[in-house]
Amino acid sequence: MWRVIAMSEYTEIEKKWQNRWEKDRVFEADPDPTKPKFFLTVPYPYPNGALHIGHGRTYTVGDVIARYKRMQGFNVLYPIASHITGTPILGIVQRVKDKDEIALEQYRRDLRLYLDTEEEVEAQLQEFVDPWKTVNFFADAISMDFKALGYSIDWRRKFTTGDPIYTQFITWQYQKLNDLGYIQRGAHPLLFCPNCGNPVGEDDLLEGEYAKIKDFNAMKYGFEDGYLVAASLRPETTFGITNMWIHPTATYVWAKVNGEKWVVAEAAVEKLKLQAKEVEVIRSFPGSEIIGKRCRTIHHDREILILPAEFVDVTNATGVVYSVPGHAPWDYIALRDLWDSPSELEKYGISAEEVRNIDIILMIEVEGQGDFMTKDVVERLDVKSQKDVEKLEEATQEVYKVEFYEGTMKENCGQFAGRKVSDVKDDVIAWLREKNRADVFYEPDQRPVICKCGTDVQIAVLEGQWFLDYEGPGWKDRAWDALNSMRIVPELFRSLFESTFNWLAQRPCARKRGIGTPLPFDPEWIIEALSDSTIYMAFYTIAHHITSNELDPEQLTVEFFDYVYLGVGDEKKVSNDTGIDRKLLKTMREEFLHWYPNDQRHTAPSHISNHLSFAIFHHAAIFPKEHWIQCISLNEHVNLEGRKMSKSKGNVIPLVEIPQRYGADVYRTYAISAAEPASLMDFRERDVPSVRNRLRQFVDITGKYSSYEPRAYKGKDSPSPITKWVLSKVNSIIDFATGNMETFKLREYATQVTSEMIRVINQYMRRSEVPEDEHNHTMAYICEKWVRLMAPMTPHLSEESWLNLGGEGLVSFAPWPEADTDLIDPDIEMAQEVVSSTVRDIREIIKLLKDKTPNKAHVYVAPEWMYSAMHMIRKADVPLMVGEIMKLLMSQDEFKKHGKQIKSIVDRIAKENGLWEHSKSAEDEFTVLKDSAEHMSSELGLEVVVHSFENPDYDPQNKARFALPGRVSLYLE
RNA sequence: GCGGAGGUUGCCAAGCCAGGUCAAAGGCGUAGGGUUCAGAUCCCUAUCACGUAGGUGUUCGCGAGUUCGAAUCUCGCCCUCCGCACCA
Repeated sequence: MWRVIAMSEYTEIEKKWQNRWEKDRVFEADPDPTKPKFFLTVPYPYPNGALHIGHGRTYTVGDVIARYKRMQGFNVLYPIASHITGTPILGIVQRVKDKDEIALEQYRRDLRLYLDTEEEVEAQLQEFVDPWKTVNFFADAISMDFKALGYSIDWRRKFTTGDPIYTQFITWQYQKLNDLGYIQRGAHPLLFCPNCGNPVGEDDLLEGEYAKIKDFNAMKYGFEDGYLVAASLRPETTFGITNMWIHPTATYVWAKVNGEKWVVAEAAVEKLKLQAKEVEVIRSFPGSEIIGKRCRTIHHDREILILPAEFVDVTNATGVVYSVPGHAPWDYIALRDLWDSPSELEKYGISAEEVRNIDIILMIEVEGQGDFMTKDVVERLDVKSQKDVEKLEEATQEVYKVEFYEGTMKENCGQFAGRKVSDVKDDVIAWLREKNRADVFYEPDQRPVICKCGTDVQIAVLEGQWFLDYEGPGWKDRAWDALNSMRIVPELFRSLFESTFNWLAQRPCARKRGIGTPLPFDPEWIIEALSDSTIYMAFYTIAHHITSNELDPEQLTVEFFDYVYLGVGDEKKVSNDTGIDRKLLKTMREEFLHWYPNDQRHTAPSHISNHLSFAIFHHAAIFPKEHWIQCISLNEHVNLEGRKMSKSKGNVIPLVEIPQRYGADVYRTYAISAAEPASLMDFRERDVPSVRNRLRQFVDITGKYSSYEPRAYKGKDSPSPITKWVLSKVNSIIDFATGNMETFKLREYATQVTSEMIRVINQYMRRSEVPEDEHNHTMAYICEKWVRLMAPMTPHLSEESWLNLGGEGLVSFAPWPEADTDLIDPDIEMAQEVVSSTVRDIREIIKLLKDKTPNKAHVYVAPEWMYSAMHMIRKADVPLMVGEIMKLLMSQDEFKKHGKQIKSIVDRIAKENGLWEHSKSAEDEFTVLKDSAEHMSSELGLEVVVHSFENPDYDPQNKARFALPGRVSLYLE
């Protein structure tokens, strides 16, 4: 006898199977020549705190794939490790040492999830002054979480990126990259705190945490015996220059910059120094001193006036602005202000006449805009003066957007005339550089940016920075080759890879602090966290051999990895040189060859622009083509109750709580069924019970029929129509669910095997006309398939049900069900559709009849010739227009005699805008309805009589003539 | 700014690529009925509006267009979300 399993028992079932899997080491995957292999990876977690349900989504999807592939007969390797490179772990250590109360409280919250008493929490917290104890604690915690969620991981292969053996591996990798010439050294700009003397990352900032670096063009205009250096984001507008702007009361300097004499704002001096310029201040002076003097344009070396402007911000870039009144609202307004109040000019010894004579130069034209767009916009927005900051910003944005994207350089732009502004910008910069008239000046793209120490953050150019040159010889081509031959699911993410590949250039790969591997050729630098995690999937293939044989890190030489990963070198010599047993070496080489390539890498799309692209590049650089990653699959992040999860806001559900709060299988089902991988999932606690209910029904139903022999009634068993129907449906579901798995439509898979399956089963179970034996054996047949369909998603409950059903071995390794196509019959499925639509129609009429309650429903099936007519239209593929269809049908004698009714069918088709589904023949439709009459009667609570059109023995209101294929006519009395 | 995704009936969310069978799947919520000692679960039914015969009307961000026909294709506009390099 079956029984309802109480919720508390779920936890026990889950524990029981987890223990069994672990005890029997069933997911420890070793090379097996009898099976095809499948090597699946997900990124290793970062153990600096407890993981939450969001992380769980990715690992769960990975596990579902792993389990599905296993049932498909693959030898599946699904490993995991811990990533500890970089600064976050050290950050914890530092904050614990500093007794930072806010941070401590957050760590306590995480610790309480795993420890029972406050004493234990405090004791553990004190241990966190040691980075390794921190790492080990959370790495173990995460392992326990993963086990409690039923992940089918091979734990023997775990490691951390701080392990000496891993460090040896990364050393080898960077040696290889260096040999290839892909590592370079040079200057690179980054956010920098002058007070701390360090580069600053997001975590180090008090304000402006999303600031990026913006490059201004420092443009050198000839002035006296040096240059007046103006900063601009639109260097192409230098052809429209009319004058120069200087702030009259701010302090400027003459300074020697890399050997040249420059005039810039005093405030720019320190920035230039930070940006790796040699700066020596010659003298300071107030801006007013040079106002009224002249400097020279770059493109035609003509003299232009230096004028005063209050809007100049000397704290931004060089503090010198060149004026393009034709295309810059600020400049236009400033010039207009001077025209309007020439008295301002006198104190600088400039005549009003001189300023009035400045001709505004228009050098960009935009089709569909007036000649002087800047003026139009300024007037439309009604900008009154330089003080109208907001309106001027708006005008600047608008003019820039239109001119940059739609504008063309006019004939006064020298060699750039006639080209589109958006195309020409880079060329103008190159031209200026070549003439030694432009340099870069970096600024943050927003202000303020404040370091945690309270200092204003600047941009520094650090010399001697190491980077990976993704534009190195041949590298990108190989990477494109890899991407183009790789499967990306969902495919829509491919374009993100493509744009990343396009902009990927030089990327710093080492920094001076944090945990990690020292650069082999410059050990002061530590390889940073994203750069040491690109080909580590290869490390899984041998990690367990290294640890179980207790190899010394010293033994893992470049020669060793060359042999194991690249097959380079002689086994005997490598063995002699490293002291590693020959047989072991061979085993490792073979195991690598067995598992590689990585068949599928699964993670979140936010990794595309960095980690995943790097992984593709580094594989392309180091490994031969047959060892490149085969497929990347992605799933989006998780929101909680409509909001982004954030530890500081406190709205997170930790992974560790899932098994107790919901149950592992419930969570797994939720994570698969709430959203397709490509879309953001919203975890709403309110929806959890409905998932749990579906699983309970799964357990109840499979439990109820576990003692019957599965059997598919067919042919000479003469099953009832509804049994044929349910067998067809169930096999369709198998087909569909398998297809969904293959195409990574996991939500659709989940819907099929839970909701759709339950609905079908419920419909079947309500049919009392099925003989008991037939019903029980059919249900057993369904359950036996169903348990396996569910197994990747609900492994624990499926193991339990599988055991009850008497299945062979573990369901985790049972063969994935295949659809019995002989049992799939669309006509039978369609026929049942007609039955339910008939029931729906009768219900609707009953509702409309209101007070008059009918007790008998007469159902009339359409005549056979109508079915032939419908088939004919379908086959003919004529345009669905009244005339065309009429012509087609009336050409047949068979239909001519029904002219009037043909017209009404055709009208109907026109009105419906197409054909509709119906049974194959009148005979079929009649039989099915007749067989279901009893069922319909009990559903509707009235007697149902089915008549065929050919022989309607009772039709008082002459309704039969309205019947159409698939749409019976009704008469209720 | 650059690149990408998206706006669907109370909420969540399919459909859109391959236009017609779409008043538009499924879930949640709500209402009615059944099961139940009761409650929960579970099952059935309904859930845009109107309608005493299966019908009609108005919907898929807004506005145009293509088409016999548009949630689906094209163009423009508005809005939301995500990534953007030293951050793991």
